[in-house]
Amino acid sequence: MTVSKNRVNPEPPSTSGSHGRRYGGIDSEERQRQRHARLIEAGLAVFGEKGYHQSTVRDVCKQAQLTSRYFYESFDSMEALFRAVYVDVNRKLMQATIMSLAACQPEPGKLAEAALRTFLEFIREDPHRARVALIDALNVGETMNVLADKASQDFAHLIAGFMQQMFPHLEEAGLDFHMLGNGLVGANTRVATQWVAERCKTPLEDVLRNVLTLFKACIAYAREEEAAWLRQRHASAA
Amino acid sequence: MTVSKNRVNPEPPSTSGSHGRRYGGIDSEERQRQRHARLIEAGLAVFGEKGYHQSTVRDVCKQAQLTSRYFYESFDSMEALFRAVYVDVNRKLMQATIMSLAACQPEPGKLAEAALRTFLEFIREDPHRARVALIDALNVGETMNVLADKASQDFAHLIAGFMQQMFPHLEEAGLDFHMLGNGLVGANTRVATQWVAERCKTPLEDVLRNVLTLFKACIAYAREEEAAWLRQRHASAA
DNA sequence: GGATTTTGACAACGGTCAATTTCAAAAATG
DNA sequence: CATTTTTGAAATTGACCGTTGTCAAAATCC
Repeated sequence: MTVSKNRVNPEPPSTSGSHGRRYGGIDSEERQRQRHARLIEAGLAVFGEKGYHQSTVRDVCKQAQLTSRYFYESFDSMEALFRAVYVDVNRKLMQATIMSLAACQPEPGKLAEAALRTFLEFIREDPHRARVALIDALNVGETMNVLADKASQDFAHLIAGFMQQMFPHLEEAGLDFHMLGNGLVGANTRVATQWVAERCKTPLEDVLRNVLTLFKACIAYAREEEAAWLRQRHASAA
Repeated sequence: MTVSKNRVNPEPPSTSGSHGRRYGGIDSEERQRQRHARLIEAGLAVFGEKGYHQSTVRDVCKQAQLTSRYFYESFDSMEALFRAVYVDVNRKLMQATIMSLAACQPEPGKLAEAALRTFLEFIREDPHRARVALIDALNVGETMNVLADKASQDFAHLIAGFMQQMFPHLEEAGLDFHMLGNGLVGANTRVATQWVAERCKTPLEDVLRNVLTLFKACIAYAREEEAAWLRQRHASAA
């Protein structure tokens, strides 16, 4: 367990340049990378279907059409594979989110809508992602837990930053934007989870309208409270 | 697996009346019930500490100071024990909630505050409850999943009912109160989970203020939208 | 006090799975 | 064609766990 095995071909004995022998017209390292990718893909499918704790190395290998040797060539353990699957899902979501935010008017409401729509489309495109990232990730292991925690905390922090900028005085009134952001993230993930559980039967736009309502409600409420705070300061200054 | 084993003493051979022999001044059935209760208590401790999938029958038995024989006397499997632990936690929360709601002014804001405070106190009293009911329960098995789903759906339904009564026209505007209720439940559970993860370091009243803010924001927003809907109907009628 | 039930500790069986190794066939190289 | 690398499949090893069974000691009953 102390030795990292995620490397193949300790060293080719003699031939300089490229390592390993070409096979099927494909370089050794490229084949290795393909196997790695296939295992991650298979992991998403298997974990997303049966759940992490019901999945075995054999299952993943069967799905990937590889033998266990190649599993351990790429991953130290099942948990390592799950982590890889998770960060892959997260990376893809991040990319899609950035793309959609970039092509969006820089207005808070529009940005939130774009991000949420991207998220919903992302999990509808492959509901396995939802199970992996929103359900199983919390129950795999300690190191995975801190990963997942950090990911959603980052999201909450993003929301908190926006609110802090919009309502700079509200935190003095006992509101914790980070906690509120966390709550919004939780609301969103739960609605999404339920949506997937119902196999995305209700139209995406309907789901979007409702989760967006929560965000808009928060912002409207915060705006009101901020105004009240300013009025009170004015009054006490007079 | 087809035979239910949750019964002891198939029949005492002869002695009429009470089954089994008294031991330590305690009736046989009473001893059985005590062991059952101790296993549930131990299950909460073990599951809450290591998580369901890291817990073994031996762990639970050690915690309960009982031997595996008595485990299978009361439960068919580990999953059965988990279910029992879960319903026990749920039952206690329900009782506490009802108690606090009964001793509360029947005003929506006050009721929500009372229920949420009870919930936070409940999990602070024993954070193991949070892990069991909010995290592990989703990842134990299919039958457990439907149980947990139903429990939180009931909560969402309760909230939805309140909103439906307060804003009877809003659902025609494309809002789904059940989905919104689900979102609020998700927000609450996430904040609570994070709170437990930080070992309940931030004061309960601070957490309560923030989760309550989400509820109040929703209500204020809904009130506003309902008013807008009524104005519009008035205008179109004129 | 003797018979009987209950209890606790632990051995044992069977099964599953992770992780490694072996072996032969297939494919490429020179 | 002979050699070497790569691959696929299966065998092996070792550990853990659920579950049942054994056995002796303790507690109770008559």
